Amino acid sequence: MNKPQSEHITNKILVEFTKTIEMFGFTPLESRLFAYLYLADKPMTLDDMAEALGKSKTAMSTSIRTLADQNLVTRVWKKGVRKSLYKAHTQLFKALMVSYMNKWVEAAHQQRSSFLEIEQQIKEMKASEAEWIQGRQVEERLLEIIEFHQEMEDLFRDMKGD
Amino acid sequence: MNKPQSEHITNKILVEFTKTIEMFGFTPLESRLFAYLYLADKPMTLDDMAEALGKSKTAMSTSIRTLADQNLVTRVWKKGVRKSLYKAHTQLFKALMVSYMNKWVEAAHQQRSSFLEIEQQIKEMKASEAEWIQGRQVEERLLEIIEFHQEMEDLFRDMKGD
DNA sequence: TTTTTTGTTCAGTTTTAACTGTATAAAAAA
DNA sequence: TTTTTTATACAGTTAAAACTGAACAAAAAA
Repeated sequence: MNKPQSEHITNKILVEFTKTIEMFGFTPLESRLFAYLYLADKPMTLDDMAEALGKSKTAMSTSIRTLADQNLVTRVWKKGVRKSLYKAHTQLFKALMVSYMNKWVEAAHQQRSSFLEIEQQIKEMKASEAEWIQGRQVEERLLEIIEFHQEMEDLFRDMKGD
Repeated sequence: MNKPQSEHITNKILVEFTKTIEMFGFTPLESRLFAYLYLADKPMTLDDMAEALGKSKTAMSTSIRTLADQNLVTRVWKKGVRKSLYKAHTQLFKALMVSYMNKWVEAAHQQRSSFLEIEQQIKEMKASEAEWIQGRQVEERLLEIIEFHQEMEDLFRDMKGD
């Protein structure tokens, strides 16, 4: 019970900052965990986190893995300490944007092949069936969707080039 | 049972495109609804949508409202038709980006005031309490978070200026 | 006006995602 | 090696959200 006031303030920041992280597509717990590590500003163990956030160690393990996969936190080694230590990346803007863009690019990549495959099927139909006329609108839409994906990719490429 | 093949293709596009929309923070149903309207390419009633997606009319009502609030669909008037008609906006890139940016800006705006308020509290503490030294790190972090918000806002402003 | 049709509200249900605790695996110390 | 400590997998549970249907409200037709 040494500094209730400053702890209160830290908690307030934690709550608000958590909302920010959630906007990048992370779950509430993942977001709170990252916010906690970011504010702590020093490597923490799973037990530290579990106690601080009042959640199970298992939840910490899975959440921290997600964050690590997205490169928002990194594991840290400290001599004499057996437990895994994790700390948050400090370059917020870069880390979060890259994480978000990677999610997009990965999803877009999978979808691109699906769309191209569908396009191919349409072409085959057009050759064989005469009554495709009504389906032209669908084809138009598909091409617009593909174009949209291209625009998104271009946008992200530009943003990366800082 | 006229064109099973082309319907199959339309459905495939629907499924894939739905995933795209989900990436912008919409629920599965909202996403599927928008994708459906987008591909249909003509105004549809709530009953049309409910039947096509196999969901309740209530679900359509709430979902379409969200989409309308985000300006992804608009209501359309047609003489002689009593039911409300809705159609999707066709400028995908613009519509989705604006929607996403607005969400961010709105959230950022609320958070900004929270953060500035917290900053004020810290300043007051610094004046009165001597043992704030340890809290400096937290203050540093807070300033970085505020800076991050600023960067995001700048980014979105730039993107809007096309 | 009354009757009919359409849209929305809300309580309750179903479905999905989040979370926990036990058991196991992996790794370090003894 | 065995013992101890830490991290993960997984089945089961709890919490959150998505969704439905009945009742109501709003609007148009009769």
